[in-house]
Amino acid sequence: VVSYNIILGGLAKLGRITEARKLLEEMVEANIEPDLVSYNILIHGMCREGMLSDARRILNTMRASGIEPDTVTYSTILDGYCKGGKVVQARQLLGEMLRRGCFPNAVTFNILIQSVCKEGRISEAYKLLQKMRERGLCPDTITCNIMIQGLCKNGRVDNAIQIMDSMCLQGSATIGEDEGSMTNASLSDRCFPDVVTYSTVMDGLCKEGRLDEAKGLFVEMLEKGLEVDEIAYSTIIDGLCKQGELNVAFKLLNEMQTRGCPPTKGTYNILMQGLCSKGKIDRAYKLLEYMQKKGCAPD
RNA sequence: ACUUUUAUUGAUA
Repeated sequence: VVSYNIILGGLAKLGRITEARKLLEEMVEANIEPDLVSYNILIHGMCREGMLSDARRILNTMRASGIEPDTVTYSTILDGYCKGGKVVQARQLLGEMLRRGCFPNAVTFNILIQSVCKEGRISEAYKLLQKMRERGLCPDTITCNIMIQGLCKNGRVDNAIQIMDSMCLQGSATIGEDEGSMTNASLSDRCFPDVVTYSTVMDGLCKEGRLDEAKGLFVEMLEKGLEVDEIAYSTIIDGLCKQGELNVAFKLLNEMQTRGCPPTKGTYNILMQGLCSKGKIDRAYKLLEYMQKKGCAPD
């Protein structure tokens, strides 16, 4: 099964769902019964392709073959519904999950929290956090990152920074409503800021025109020895471009190359956008040629 | 005991 699952995963990742379905049938014929993981892979692939109702139908297929969907299965479809804005269906599925005695875990909650954050319902997100704790689940770094992004996108960058600071200090998420309720800060959640945390907050700061603070965080991240990736670089580069600090932005581009963090086409797009918005079309052209020379295909 | 396959977070548009 594992061998087949690996291939299934490969197909699913490429969005080749029809082939994945066929492979599943072949497995049955070859007397290798698809297992829980096989179905989860297929469902995930379908969700990524927006085939939500197909994914949903697989649930029944699974049950018919005597395989009970697990938390991963439900979370996968839930995420698909949430990302697709199908709130009603998401609620239904959550109910079904609970009715069947399948417990949500931290990932499930993270999906739900992200969903309400994207709708701008921050207080709802805090309520979910509360529920999460009541169920004995610890918010993890991803939970914090989701909250941080939600706060940033809703004009509450300073609250986001508070969360990040408390992550730094205690290595745990002290996330309760701002009115300092000292929730479970003692628990051994390993919940330190990572590159995503920093990138998210830097982006929030840049979008508010607080470039200097973002720069400060960037330096802090380097000092901490975190592995700065191309998105972190791109984030600050975008901030620099938008504030007209193109030369600094290009300095960072070079730094990326020397640090073994190769710029992607996204990075180049940001810089070309920056050049174009300043009317420097010639330099933008040059950069277009340059990225190709570096083996980066423009889109 | 350990080990292979599945779900959630960040940039440009």
